[in-house]
Amino acid sequence: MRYWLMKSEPSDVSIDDLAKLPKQTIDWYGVRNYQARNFMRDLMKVGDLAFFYHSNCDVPGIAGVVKVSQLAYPDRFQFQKGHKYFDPKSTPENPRWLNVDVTLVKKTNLLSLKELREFKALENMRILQKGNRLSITPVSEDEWKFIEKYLK
DNA sequence: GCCAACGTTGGC
DNA sequence: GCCAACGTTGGC
Repeated sequence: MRYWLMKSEPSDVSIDDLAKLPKQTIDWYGVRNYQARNFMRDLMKVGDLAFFYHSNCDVPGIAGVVKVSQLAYPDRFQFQKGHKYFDPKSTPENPRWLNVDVTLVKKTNLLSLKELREFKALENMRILQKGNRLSITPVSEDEWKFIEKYLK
């Protein structure tokens, strides 16, 4: 199994929003980057764990843990004309965008980006590299275990 | 709201 | 296939 970090803007879907959903499960819609899509399509398996990361907000950081609960399938918004995530070049026969489902494992204390940057052990973490914008990134087992110690 | 760092698009 | 122009991301 693999470990991941998945970014979500809390103004769109926060960890609390996820916790309120019926099965505490959501389709990870809206990914429109090929690298991130390929991670979902090619590498994510049911049972993989991911940090749920709040981005583009007052205090960005890790807000919880989720697990992959459904393999990648076509993103529901790519065919909806007028929708923010509509893609005219995608067809049902050959869908361009996919998403997995994730289910809440636990909400945690917020481990901020600022705090993450202070750990020497995490200096090579993908999310902390300059210019990183990818919304889904792999997390190494070492990084995962290190960070978990600081999540309550 | 600014803007650096990327990713994508499209003319050539 | 190059690369300028444009659009997006996301911390600050």
